Amino acid sequence: MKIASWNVNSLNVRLPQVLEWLQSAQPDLLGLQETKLPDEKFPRAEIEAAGYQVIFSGQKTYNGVAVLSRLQPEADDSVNDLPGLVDDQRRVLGATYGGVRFLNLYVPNGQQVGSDKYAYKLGWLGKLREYLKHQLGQYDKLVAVGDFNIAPEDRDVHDPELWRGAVLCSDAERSAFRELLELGLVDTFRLFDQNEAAFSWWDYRQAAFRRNMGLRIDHILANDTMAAACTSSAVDKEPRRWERPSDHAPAVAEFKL
DNA sequence: ATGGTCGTTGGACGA
Repeated sequence: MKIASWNVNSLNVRLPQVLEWLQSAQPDLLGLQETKLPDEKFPRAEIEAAGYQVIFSGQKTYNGVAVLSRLQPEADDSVNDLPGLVDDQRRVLGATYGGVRFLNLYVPNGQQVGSDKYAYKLGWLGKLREYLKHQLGQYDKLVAVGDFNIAPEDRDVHDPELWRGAVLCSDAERSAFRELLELGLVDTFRLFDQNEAAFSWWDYRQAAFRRNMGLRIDHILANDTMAAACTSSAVDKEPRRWERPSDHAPAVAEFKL
């Protein structure tokens, strides 16, 4: 089972790239973030024509998540909110595919340390932790993917001193991420040897991609059973080189079930 | 040099 996560920064703009990547990468499950589309404008027909099932939870202009899948989701256990968090922001989509619980997450960016949005991010991560704890008790096989908007360690940052303490890298955010792992999740990327300076997001400004000035903020987390079945985990930088790219590249992991 | 680019939107704001 090949599982991927990609922040597309507008599916309206990025649909051709997504369809191209589906054809070349052939994932079984793909979580998209920042679709930025209300549900009535979601390009369901185009995705189904490419051979994928799709579920989505969107809103106008901001946020929005979708899951593309080879398999039909199992009935009756899909979710599109964190329990205990009343929120119009569409950032969560969970469903079960072939016995694998799949959670697709768009963690708030946080904007700036100390801002209202930063407080919202930390609160959101607290609710996520509670929910993941519950879900890990409910499912034998669980994978949580998404744009976590957190670079977990200095080696996930092109210039750790420049980013020291800044949003995406602050101690509180990194602690919140570690607390997710301590529930019994593994950052699958770190199960394997990786090149140094391996990132998943590069700012559009300053020719950051060409200079590899990036962060690794998109993650594929797996519970023990799925981590034991994981045979690879990496970032596919290729779509970041294409015309009119997202600022994120897909994270991709394979599982031998 | 305290900006720089995108996307959405039709002036800023979010990332």
